[in-house]
Amino acid sequence: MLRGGLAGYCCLAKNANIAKVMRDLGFLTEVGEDDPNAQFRSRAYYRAADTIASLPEDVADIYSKNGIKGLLEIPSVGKNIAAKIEEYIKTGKVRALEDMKAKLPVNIDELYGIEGVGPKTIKMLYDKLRVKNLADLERVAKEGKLRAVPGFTEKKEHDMLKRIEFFKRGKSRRIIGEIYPLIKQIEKSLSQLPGVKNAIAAGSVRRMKETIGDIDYLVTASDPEPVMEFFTKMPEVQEVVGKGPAKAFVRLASGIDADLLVVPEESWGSALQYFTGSKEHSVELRKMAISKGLRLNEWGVYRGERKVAGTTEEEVYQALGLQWIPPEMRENSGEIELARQSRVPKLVEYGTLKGDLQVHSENSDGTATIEEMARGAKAFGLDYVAITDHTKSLALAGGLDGQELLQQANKIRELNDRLEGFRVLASAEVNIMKDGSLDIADNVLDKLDLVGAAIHSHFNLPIEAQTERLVRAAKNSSVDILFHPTGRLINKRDGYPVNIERVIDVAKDTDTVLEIDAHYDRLDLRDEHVRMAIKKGVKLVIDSDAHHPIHYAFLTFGVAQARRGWATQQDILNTLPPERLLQALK
DNA sequence: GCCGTTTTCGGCCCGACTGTTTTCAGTCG
Ligand SMILES: Nc1nc2c(ncn2[C@H]2C[C@H](O)[C@@H](COP(=O)(O)OP(=O)(O)OP(=O)(O)O)O2)c(=O)[nH]1
Ligand SMILES: [Mg+2]
Ligand SMILES: [Mg+2]
Ligand SMILES: [Zn+2]
Repeated sequence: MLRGGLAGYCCLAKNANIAKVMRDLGFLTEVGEDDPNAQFRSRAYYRAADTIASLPEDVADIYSKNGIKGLLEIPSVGKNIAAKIEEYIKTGKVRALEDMKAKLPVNIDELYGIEGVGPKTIKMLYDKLRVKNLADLERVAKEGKLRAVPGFTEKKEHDMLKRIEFFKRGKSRRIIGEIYPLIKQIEKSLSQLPGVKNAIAAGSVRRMKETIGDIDYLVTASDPEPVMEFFTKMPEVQEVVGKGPAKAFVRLASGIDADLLVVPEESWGSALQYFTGSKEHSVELRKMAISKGLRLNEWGVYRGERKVAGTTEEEVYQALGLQWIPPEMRENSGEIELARQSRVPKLVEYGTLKGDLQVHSENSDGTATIEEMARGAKAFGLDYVAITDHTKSLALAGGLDGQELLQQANKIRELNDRLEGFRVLASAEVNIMKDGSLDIADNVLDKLDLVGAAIHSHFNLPIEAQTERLVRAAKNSSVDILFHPTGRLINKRDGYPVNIERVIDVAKDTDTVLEIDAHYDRLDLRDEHVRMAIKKGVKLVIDSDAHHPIHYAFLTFGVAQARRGWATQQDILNTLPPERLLQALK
């Protein structure tokens, strides 16, 4: 067997790279062939790409453990695709793809990234003008050569230049927390319009993804026209991209796109299902509908011409023989099968957290006193917080030494005497050193109510060393919780390399709790790690990482992340009252 | 190319918006 695993194989066979190969195959199959079946073969590659991109396990690992047979167990991967994956893992290339690329040598990501430019356009542009990339396209548009291409006009040529500019500004997906206030503000304006019954941000916002590509508003109203009027003329709108009787598309001044769908009340459920997605989840539902002799779209569930459901989402799912599924689970990653068996887990609810176990004060890098943080938490509806200031080796953050931590613990006890119906726990965010040891002595940590530990330095150790560093911290009997275990900052830096599966296993063996840091820049653990952890029976906590009382609002995003990882209330220890929480820790 | 509680062959989600389409193709949600 392939012991020694990947040693001899190409280092680039990461899931993301394999998915990219599949997408390129999908694109070139669609473009390059006249075969009427080409679009379906193309879609097969795209489906495989999506599956692989969101697979928690490494495809290269699967291959090294179980070979082709292992690959075939991946949904949407059959003999042909498995062989191509094998070839890519072994050689770093896929011959068939190289051949296709030679025939249409274009930068797919660049050209496809431009709105309104799809496969047909890219092929046409290459055939007529030898356009290979963005720079070529910009040049021919500026030179006025584009208008000569069939299907193009002077106006389209002009639009193209605008779209190229927009693409070049390169707006990545937005972090949900950063635009949440804007999302909610527009949602409220829409809901207050006369004649509007419901207004909600659907799409990836309703699924509470950590980043969102655009904002998708669904509104029910008997007369869509005034809603469309308002939406396209809001002060936030920079440009109207499209507008029809049911849908409108705008670009907001903040650089993000917003879509609007307006439907009558009797289509609320089906439209909400459609517009919440995910696409993959919806396609699966629509296939189920077909197999039951039904048709599902945003307007309802139909048997022939007759509408049989659509007023509520529950009704839509029921018509398909399914239990209702929480939006956060709708990613086509096993939730539909559970719903068919009426086994959808009861996810941890928003607003059920009783405490927050990562809270900073001005004594390290926070901006409020311990008492202000405590009163803020109480006002937010919490019953307890752990004050987790940084420790001495994190000098930049004003970390405390052992002596100072003990003094702080004493002050916290005095404060608790003054606080009614609220408890502050003495704790710390202890810095994990390069070798996995802690920068505070055990005899100090023993006097705290609980201890969190985290990595804040040496991010570029090799994966084995980084993993062992966290493992050593988890094995330390003083450490109750590992904070932000992967260290990632969304859209800023990847986490340090770490074998999260091993960390999860060790957490299980040592009764160490893992954190979901709810700060919207972190959301760490991320959704799929949450799912892995709870599957193994590891307990989690959801913390705000607050540095000011207003930051308790971040907890919502942490709960969302837990729900996206299918966590129930039993999995989340800070849904417990403080005494029971402390008993549950090691 | 993938896949099978009606199929190992014959299907593959389905509709809105744009443009110049005169009855639909391309792109996107
Ligand atoms: N049935 C069907 N629904 C789709 C398709 N594409 C998009 N949708 C639905 C599901 C999506 O969640 C919803 C909004 O589309 P978006 O492109 O905005 O995707 P979404 O919001 O999920 O992700 P995003 O963060 O915006 O990239 O529209 C499709 O091809 N078929
Ligand atoms: Mg969206
Ligand atoms: Mg959208
Ligand atoms: Zn930290």
